[in-house]
Amino acid sequence: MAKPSQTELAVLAALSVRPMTGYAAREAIVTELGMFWSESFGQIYPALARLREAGLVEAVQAQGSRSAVHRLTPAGRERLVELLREPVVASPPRNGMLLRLFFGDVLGPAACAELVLDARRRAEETLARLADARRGAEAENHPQQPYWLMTVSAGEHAARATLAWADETLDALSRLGGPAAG
Amino acid sequence: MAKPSQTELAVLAALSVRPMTGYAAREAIVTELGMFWSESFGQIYPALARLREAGLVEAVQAQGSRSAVHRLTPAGRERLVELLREPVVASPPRNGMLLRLFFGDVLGPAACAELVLDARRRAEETLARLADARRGAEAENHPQQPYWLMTVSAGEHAARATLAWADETLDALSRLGGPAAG
DNA sequence: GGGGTCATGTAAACAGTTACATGATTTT
DNA sequence: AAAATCATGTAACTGTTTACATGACCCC
Repeated sequence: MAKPSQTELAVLAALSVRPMTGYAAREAIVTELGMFWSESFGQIYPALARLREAGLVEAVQAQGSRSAVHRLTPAGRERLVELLREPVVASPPRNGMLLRLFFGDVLGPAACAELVLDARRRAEETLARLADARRGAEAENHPQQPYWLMTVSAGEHAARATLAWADETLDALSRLGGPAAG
Repeated sequence: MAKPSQTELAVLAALSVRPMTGYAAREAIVTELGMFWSESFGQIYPALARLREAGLVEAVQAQGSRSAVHRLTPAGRERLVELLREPVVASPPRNGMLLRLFFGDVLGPAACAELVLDARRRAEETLARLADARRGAEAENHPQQPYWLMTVSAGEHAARATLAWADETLDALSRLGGPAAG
């Protein structure tokens, strides 16, 4: 078999829930997996073409939609299982906020506090979006529902950790900058 | 000025602490920034060459080391400040573990528990390495020391959040898989 | 009919890793 | 003398984003 591709895994997984157009698959990835995954059109369409060629996906004319939707073939479902069993590919870390904070001495405490406040704000927004996602998932009755809630919970734990860290760090920064300014 | 580059920012920042060879810069990035940043040789050497050409870095023969080390020029330090002031570039999320868990129904609770246990193990390891880093940083007397501790704390909060989430999730998974197996 | 969204795709540019090649120095 | 580490670099490949081009369909 061809070597594992992250994008193909995500596309196969998205289509496993229900047949979709490429456009809708991207929508689903942005809205439902957006907290921990991302794909661009420039990735999705070539991936779909490859999957179609490999017989893992077929285009069918669905009753409801005007465009043809892409549906997993049995081989596609097998391939999905195979890809899900592959070891997780770790993406190299790249946290620009922490990089700036590490060298915080260069910009000073005030600029650092800005960075931390920004991170705090993003965590609040994340928490709000996750609350919506949780309500949505709890209303569902789907075999995947418990798993959806687990990923929501992962986001909530991470966001709350960011909030706690941000408060602690803003305090430390004010103690660094405050005495000099006061 | 040339458009901002993440790699050049990291290299300039690393060299701002002390002049280093490219090899040592990579070592420093892996060991000191490794929790939230990464660069490969294939990025660092071309970046150093560009920085040298732009007059932001100069190669000097240091007393201690056999090879020439790279040192920031005054223009290089200005450029570092400029790059640190640039807005943080968010890297698109790609969490293979959560992707698999989201579609956990396909592989089943036992395989999911493996994934979560793996994440838990990594968080424990991270916590141990951060404890070392904290001890090291606390022993230092450097203007950047408080900032180092803030980044260490960020890692600690995140790792502890992962532990708490993993325990909660393993519990939920056992309740999913347990009754079926028992 | 005009503007927005749905839908599919391609091309260019960019970012990044991996593997390879080379050689000096240090350690064993 | 051999092996490990330090040190620098290049080339090929892969992955990814962005911008562009195109057109159907839907609502106002």
